[in-house]
Amino acid sequence: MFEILLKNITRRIQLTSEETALFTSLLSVKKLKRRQFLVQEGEFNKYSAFVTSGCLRSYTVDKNGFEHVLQFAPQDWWITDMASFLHNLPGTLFIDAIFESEVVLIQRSGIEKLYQTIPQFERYFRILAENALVTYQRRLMDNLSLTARERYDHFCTRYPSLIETLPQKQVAAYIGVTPEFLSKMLNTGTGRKGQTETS
Amino acid sequence: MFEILLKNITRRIQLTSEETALFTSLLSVKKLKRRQFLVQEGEFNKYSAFVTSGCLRSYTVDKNGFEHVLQFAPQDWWITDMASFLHNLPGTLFIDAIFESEVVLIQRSGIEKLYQTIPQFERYFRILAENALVTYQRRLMDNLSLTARERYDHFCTRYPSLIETLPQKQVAAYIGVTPEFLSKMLNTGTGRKGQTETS
DNA sequence: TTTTTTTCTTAATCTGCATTATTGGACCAA
DNA sequence: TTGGTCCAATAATGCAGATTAAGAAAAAAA
Repeated sequence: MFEILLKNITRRIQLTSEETALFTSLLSVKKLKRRQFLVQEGEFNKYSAFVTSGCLRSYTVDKNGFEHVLQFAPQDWWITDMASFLHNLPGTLFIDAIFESEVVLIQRSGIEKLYQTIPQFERYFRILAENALVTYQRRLMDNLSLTARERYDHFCTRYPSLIETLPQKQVAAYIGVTPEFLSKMLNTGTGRKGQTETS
Repeated sequence: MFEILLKNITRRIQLTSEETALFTSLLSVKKLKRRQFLVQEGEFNKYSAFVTSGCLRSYTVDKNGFEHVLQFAPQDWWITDMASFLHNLPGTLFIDAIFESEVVLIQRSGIEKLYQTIPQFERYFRILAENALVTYQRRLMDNLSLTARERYDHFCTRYPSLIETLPQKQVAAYIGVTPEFLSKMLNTGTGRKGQTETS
């Protein structure tokens, strides 16, 4: 049932079978259709979600109605509105499924129980947070110092499988350009188009 | 000697006096003059630094020679090149002192020793990483969705004391505009200038 | 299949911010 | 005092990417 998640966890920490049982007792499963929301802006984000199939995204909508993607979460990734989840605040993000997806959910209270009974989980989530932190730092610096094309190329390098499955529009909302400009960029300039002709 | 740091830590976890003694035995102190580097790009960043006075910054220099600030670290903040520190890679950041400063240093090996002997430190650094993560997420979304003026106003709101002590140039390199444009922006438009005339 | 919705493309026009350059002031060391 | 270094202010010119507006193509839904 929870193999993918357990495999992800045991890459960082070891659990006994009792610990595994306690852990899985805190989980639930949810299926999401394309476009279905996990949470919306303003709601309290009570769950952290681990994606077992499909792909989710978190994003904001600015005052002009444009979407800006904070994170894509394909299989084997966690996604949540961290600020809301950690500090019990109204959320600022929308999280929805880009394709039909399945996620494993855990509540804040479940995680706190884990910290108390299986301290190893402090380590697991510390490592996840540190890695995510480094990723966001790099992305921020990329946004400050690179051109749109360079940011696109970095995205292709770092997420080669996403570039093939996601609508271009979503990639544009992640790297911080309009869909129109991304399209033009790919069909004009001296382009590495990242095409994968099944030659 | 290490009061500021210990006070910071005991806001999140409790330590016995033996634990405190072990912890402080892993620390060292370093004074930095204005402009003095803690580490430079390409070096292995062996230390994490906690600022006890003054102010440090981490930044990159792009291919055109422009600086982009990742973080300011005034008193009571940690600063390091996380990617290098965590994964033993050559660093990508410069870290230097903006003013004369004093920092407390701890090595990667020291932190690992802490994790083994005082598991509470897993929690302390998990909490730090989570908070930093949320901060970078918000800043990234600000960069994607706000104008330069809005980013400046946010900076003033979030770091009111920094805005008064830092050279304008450093703020520009943080919010992602040129010093020239920031200057023009503050001396033209319908400006909230955040001035603090000691009225 | 047909219909509907979503996504991609193209192109003309516009603009926020960069670039480049120059000036003057504040601070500091010799 | 002089000279050096850093920083802020101003302004003219340029460009990467936004905006607006269609229409075409592809994918979902019916």
